[in-house]
Amino acid sequence: MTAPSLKEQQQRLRDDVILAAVNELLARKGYDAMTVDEVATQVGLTKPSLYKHYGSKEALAAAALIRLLDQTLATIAAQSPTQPPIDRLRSVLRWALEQHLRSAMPLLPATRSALRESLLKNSVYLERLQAVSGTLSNWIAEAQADGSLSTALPSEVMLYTLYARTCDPVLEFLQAGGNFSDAEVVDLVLITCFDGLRPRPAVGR
Amino acid sequence: MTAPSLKEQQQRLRDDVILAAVNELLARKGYDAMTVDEVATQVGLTKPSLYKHYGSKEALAAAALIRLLDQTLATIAAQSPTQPPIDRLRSVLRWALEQHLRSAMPLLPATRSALRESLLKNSVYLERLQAVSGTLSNWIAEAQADGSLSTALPSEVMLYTLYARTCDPVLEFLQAGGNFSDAEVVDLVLITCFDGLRPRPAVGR
DNA sequence: GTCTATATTGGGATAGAC
DNA sequence: GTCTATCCCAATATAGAC
Repeated sequence: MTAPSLKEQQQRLRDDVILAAVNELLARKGYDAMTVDEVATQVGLTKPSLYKHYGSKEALAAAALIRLLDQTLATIAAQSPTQPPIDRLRSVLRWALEQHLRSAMPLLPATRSALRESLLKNSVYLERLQAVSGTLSNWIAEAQADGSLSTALPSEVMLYTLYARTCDPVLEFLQAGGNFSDAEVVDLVLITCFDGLRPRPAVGR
Repeated sequence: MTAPSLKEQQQRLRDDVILAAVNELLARKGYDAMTVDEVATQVGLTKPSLYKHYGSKEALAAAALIRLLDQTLATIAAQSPTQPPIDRLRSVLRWALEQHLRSAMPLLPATRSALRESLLKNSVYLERLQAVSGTLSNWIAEAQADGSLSTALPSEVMLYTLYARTCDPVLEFLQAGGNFSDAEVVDLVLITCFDGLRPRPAVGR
């Protein structure tokens, strides 16, 4: 294992810039409306150059989504194991919501789309997704065991709910409304997610 | 006001079949992936015939969304005023979730899209949307006043949260998972919306 | 008011020069 | 490894016959 060469570092940097642009366009416009020309222009390349590196538009999107899953795994790994599991879950969701507000969280593909089909055949994507889901599921089980998450809801429902909140349109609605700062928007959505809309009795006991 | 003629009734029926098909395709594939040819084929017409009735793909989608808002208004009107406001809100959301599971609830247009721009210029659409939002906002205020909804969250957040739940991908996730019936899926999402993921003390007092 | 046939364009993908 | 130029198809939209 020698140190990465300059060329390798340059390639990694270039790929990161490309995939960040793809991520942003996926978040802002969705897969169908995003064009490869836009991506190329945004990173200062031309379309054929992109196609040399990524064989297709689908491959480009898949690479961007895998990068996002890797960032998610890094955020997960950064959580202190001494923290209560509910706080770890909240921190990761908070990070995801912040990404969303920065237009860095692509919306999930629609029920039936060519992209979804190709992702389901992408073993790298599936493996990373499984890694995220596995850890979060463990944390959910821990939080249910220590009483900080409801045991009335199946953990499957909780996991999917956390995923769904990361692409919650409420974030855009509140941001567009202009009555709240980004930080307030994140806090409000976290509250709706964990506490719901019904009132809760005062904390303590 | 004479009774509607046969021809008028036929036209209304035809329009309803067309817009129901549009609605389903919007829900399943989204606006960009939906083609006018698909719509025409599904209702047994050809593309030019559709274009005679609706001048453009955008107009077709707008008509379908207005129809959905009208159905929503009908559902709202069907709620008994003697019911507590929280129950009225829950009933309307339940109806919307059922529509979603039947592929009759189009996903909201992405942040920036041609469809969104045209909808914001469509006065009929905006008027209907305002009618729905106005009534729901009143109910939210009533529910906050009678203590059945939290006063910690701005009512704006509650309204947007209800809208967002109608296109919540959790529904598809749970339906695809196969562990729950459609009715159970609806109930679970209603619980996550109103009660959140954290445990609640036993009811009563 | 529905059809067949066609115009037109946007955008994914590629050939081939440098 | 990046470019210019091009292919090609899918899909919106329309012309015009019946």
